[in-house]
Amino acid sequence: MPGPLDHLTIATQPSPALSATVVPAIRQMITTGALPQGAHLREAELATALGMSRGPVREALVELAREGLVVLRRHRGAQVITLTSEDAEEVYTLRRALERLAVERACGRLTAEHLAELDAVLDRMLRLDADYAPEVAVDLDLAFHDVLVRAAAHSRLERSWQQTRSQVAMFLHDRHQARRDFHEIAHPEHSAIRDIVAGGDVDAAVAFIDKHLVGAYDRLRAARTEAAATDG
Amino acid sequence: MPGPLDHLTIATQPSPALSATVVPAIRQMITTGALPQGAHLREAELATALGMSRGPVREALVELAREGLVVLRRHRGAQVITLTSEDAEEVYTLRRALERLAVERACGRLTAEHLAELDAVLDRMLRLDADYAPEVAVDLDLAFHDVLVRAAAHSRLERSWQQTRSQVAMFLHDRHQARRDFHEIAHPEHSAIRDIVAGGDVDAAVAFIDKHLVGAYDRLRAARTEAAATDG
DNA sequence: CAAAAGTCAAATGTTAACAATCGACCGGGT
DNA sequence: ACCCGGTCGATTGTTAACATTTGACTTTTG
Repeated sequence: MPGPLDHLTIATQPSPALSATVVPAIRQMITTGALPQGAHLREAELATALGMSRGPVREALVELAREGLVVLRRHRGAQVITLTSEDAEEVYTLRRALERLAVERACGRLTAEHLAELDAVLDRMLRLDADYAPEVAVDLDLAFHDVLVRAAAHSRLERSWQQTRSQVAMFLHDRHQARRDFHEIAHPEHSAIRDIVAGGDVDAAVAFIDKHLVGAYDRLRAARTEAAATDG
Repeated sequence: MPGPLDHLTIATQPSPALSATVVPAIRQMITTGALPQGAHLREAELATALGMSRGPVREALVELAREGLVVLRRHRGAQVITLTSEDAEEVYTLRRALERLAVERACGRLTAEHLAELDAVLDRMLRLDADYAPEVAVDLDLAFHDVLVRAAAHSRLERSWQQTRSQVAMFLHDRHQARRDFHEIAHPEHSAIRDIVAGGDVDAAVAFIDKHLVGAYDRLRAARTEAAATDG
């Protein structure tokens, strides 16, 4: 039965938030580069900095290790991962496998709400000008693919995507700092994906997302080799 | 330089094993049905039973939740997952996506050692007689696919597989208790996979593993509906 | 002077006690 | 008789102290 209090059912914090509040915080520090690759994370240090005990911090580090953002070594603590070219290859091939499944399922399940969300992201991409911040580009890019995965209505796929997502964010951040052409490429590419998935042709959609991700990987590799040449 | 102590480099426990010793223990209790679906797992209870404190047990439960074997609810503890037909659909579609990638990569990377491992598993399948124990069938089936995934040489894929692997084990256990035809089907099916992957034809291998998994899912579904009919 | 053994501080793994929260039971009111 | 509110026990979330291990520094010895 509908009542006058329905509109604040979501406003109430469903869970006051356990110690997992720190996971997003540390995750962002890593993906944005605030914590450089290879940085050593000490439990006690983080605990005092965040105003809590080592227990929750410890759990957070385990979670981040699950996402591949840090590596845990027995009695040696956590260290921000140092991403190699092989890591890029692994992340993007796995991502391809996951998103193929996502798009395959999304084709028949895309609701009007999902379409509206995709269009909202596309609109923000269209309005992006040349001096965008790398973080915004990463957020928009991932937000679009988040909707596709959510539209697949597959809880396990969603969890697997969340795990690779963070590493994709790290690569994207580096890539957009090296070459700033997101405002030129992003909208047309993702707009095409939207149209094909909305059309419902599964084979075409899978083929196109495949092409999109291969292209994204190529651009990432180009940016990395370029950066390596200027650095070294 | 070779010395007289080389032979016990492996004998020394690389890590005395942290609290993660308990993860395999609880995992097996769940996959074999010793802990029934829906069972409530209390931290203190497990801790005393395993002769340790709640800390390690807590971490183990987080890990098992990651693998989808238990569900954690805030202030309500852990509960063994109750697998529905939708869960089966999710697990097998995700598994298909992962193993397609695995086989795709394994085709060009299969070493002689990998082939020997596959043949060893196949040999054990061939020798299996009609009154096999369900656990043996599950172990053999998963062991074969483990080799394929390992041959893909993709650490992130391997981790994703390890996570879905446990849930596959639960389904397989149920399936082999309901219908005991593993000794008839297992060897020919897996032997064909071995030959195709060894041959190196990527497209054929992907198509075949796809067919294999669809067939496995169909057999699982048949066993489940059958069991539901006799139960209800 | 170099290499190996011994020592030590720092950081993590583990434990036990404290605090907060949820579900169940129980009583009173309509 | 049903429903609503309060209290209580049980269980998890969190904290702080203790034990163990690692890597580096120091010392010793050839």
